[in-house]
Amino acid sequence: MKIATWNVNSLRVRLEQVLAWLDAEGPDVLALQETKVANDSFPVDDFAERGYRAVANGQRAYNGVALVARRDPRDVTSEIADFADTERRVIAASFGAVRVINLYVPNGESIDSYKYRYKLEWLAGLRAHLAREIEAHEHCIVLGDFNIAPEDRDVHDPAAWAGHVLCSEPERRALRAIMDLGLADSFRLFTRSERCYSWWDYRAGAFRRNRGLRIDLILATPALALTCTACRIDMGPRGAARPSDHAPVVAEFTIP
DNA sequence: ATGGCCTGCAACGCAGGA
Repeated sequence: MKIATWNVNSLRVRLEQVLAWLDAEGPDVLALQETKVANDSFPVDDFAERGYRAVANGQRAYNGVALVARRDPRDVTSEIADFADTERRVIAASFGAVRVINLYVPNGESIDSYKYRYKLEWLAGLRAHLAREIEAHEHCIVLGDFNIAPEDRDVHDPAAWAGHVLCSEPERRALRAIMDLGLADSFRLFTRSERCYSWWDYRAGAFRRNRGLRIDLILATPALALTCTACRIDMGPRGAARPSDHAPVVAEFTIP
């Protein structure tokens, strides 16, 4: 199974890029975030023409997630159990033996914002939910835009970002608590090199200068992590005309 | 050295992202 995550920052604007990328890469599953499109406007036909089904949890203007896959999704859910979230940030489905949970974690804005408190509450609710999902499914992939750089080596300038939203210690603790459920960061199973990022600000020539953060992650339960053969960040689309500010991240597993 | 953008909505300026 080849699975990818990509925050597209508006599926409407990025549709042709996403379709071209699907044609070129042919993943089995593509998890999208920030689709910013209502479910009844989701371009299912464009994906169907390429042999992909799509399930979406979206709304106009903000947020929105979707799963695009070659196989029929089973047991589709869009909720964090026991946590009221109306912001369209989660969609999960099963493909064969693999449970896929696609997340768009709240940004948080800044550490003194009410949105930051909400981010931490959301992550605590998510952790309890994921504990049950992992209990129920041996093969779980939790992926998406986490809006947290796990460690300083995932940050182009750790000193400048220290304590700021996306890098603050409470956020990192919340992420570690989730990973301590037994989830491995696929990218770090392979890549020891520094200066690997998945998001670059649109401003200040950040991509050209590789001033980025690695905040888009593909996490896997132990049984799945054992079958992971690769994880890479595809910088191609970020360098295209009118890009998303995020790059796709792709992982491959030998499980079918 | 510094700061430099993009999207959507609805209106010509915000809110929000990260």
